[in-house]
Amino acid sequence: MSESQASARRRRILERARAVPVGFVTTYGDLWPQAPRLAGHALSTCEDPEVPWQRIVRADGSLAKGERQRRLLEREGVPFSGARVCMEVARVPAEALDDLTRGD
DNA sequence: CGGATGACGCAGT
DNA sequence: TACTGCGCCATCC
Repeated sequence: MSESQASARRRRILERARAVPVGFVTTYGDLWPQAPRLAGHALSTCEDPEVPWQRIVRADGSLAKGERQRRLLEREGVPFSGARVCMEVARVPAEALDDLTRGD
């Protein structure tokens, strides 16, 4: 590996994150199934404004960044069910992200 | 180089 | 539903 694989994975994670449409969300696990924590770390260190970090939520729909994140999502029209995102409606599955990043 | 920590996920209780 | 333990991988001490 000429360049660290870590940054390669990181880039792919962020690329998938960018594929999530306005009004929808996806999960850390969908971004990178083998290491959800890696997805979280990638986002936490990412400063790229093109990456919609607020659209990445936990698998159960709870938010990592609390009220700040919630406000951004509601503003995009993401449906909530109590304190969590209504995943049944707003979730973009891993396969869909796969498709979006492929055709891109 | 080993352990703790994190924007996690899941099974078990 | 909430909490716990373990697996996962990169970073920081």
